[in-house]
Amino acid sequence: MEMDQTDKQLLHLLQSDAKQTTKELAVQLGMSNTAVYERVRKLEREGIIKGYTAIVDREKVNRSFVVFCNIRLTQHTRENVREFEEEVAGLTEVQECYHVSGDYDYILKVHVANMEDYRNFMVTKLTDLKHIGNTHSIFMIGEVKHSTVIGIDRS
Amino acid sequence: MEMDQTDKQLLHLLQSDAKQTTKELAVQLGMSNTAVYERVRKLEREGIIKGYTAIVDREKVNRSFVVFCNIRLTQHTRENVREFEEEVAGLTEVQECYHVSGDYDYILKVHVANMEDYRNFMVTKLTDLKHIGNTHSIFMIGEVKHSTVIGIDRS
DNA sequence: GCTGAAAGTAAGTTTCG
DNA sequence: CGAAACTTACTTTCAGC
Repeated sequence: MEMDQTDKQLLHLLQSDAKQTTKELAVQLGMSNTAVYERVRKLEREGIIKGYTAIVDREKVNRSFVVFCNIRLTQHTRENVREFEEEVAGLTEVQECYHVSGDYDYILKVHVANMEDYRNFMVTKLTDLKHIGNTHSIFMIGEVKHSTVIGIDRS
Repeated sequence: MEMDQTDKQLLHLLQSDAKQTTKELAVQLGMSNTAVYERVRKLEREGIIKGYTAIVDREKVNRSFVVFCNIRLTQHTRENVREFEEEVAGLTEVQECYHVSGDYDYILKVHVANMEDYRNFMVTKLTDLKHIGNTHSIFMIGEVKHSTVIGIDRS
């Protein structure tokens, strides 16, 4: 799809605050209500906007203990990979999971309340997964930046 | 703040789809319109819900090349840390930045279009930052899970 | 693809049980 | 906490450019 500068601005605005009304967006973009409305619809229809979500304060819901858990599999057969990925996706503590290059195969971003819960997660859930070889945990000391906005200048 | 089971369910629903009407939420929770309305307001007022955002498809806006960039600082004086964190927060390619334990001081999650853009980012932006010692890039091969929902069972 | 106006619908407030 | 009536505001459609 062809996205012009207005679409990019619109995406930026909606990523910053999705609860803005069409009218508010229209003022900021210097267009009419309807024009903006149709552009938003198009972005949704084409799947460029995949959905809308509420941003929850991790501290306030007691999930501020964040760990990057690096995992190596024992063997990389197609079946092992499939099984591992399926199981890991089902764990609620695992916020994100990426297949990566380098020393380890996967990086998991795990959100729990505290070290005790992380220990429980490791002992009762992670080690239950099949095909797990080595793991290496990196603990988050502080969050410097976590943007909900993907920069979309130059296409 | 005291959050009961209903609040947690409500947060889950709003994280899954923030565009649901109060009425739709009320049906799913088995309560009245007003009750849900006031709970949402309370969650917003208390900052448990920090805001609402549109979820943009990275592939479709040409930002599917994701790299975890590990960074070590040369010296960890208070001033160096402050300067580094301030500068890195200003880079649009840096989606997330965490201060972490382990071999490296920081993990950056960088979103660009392709390897060429990543090279440009490294050469023209990252190495311009002060106090940077060593860096180590881990490339994302595949995204297994990226949840917008923080699991909030047991408080 | 844009504008402006009109019709339809939902949000938000208030009052009462 | 829930129901109903009410006010306001936004969404969605349409004719016309």
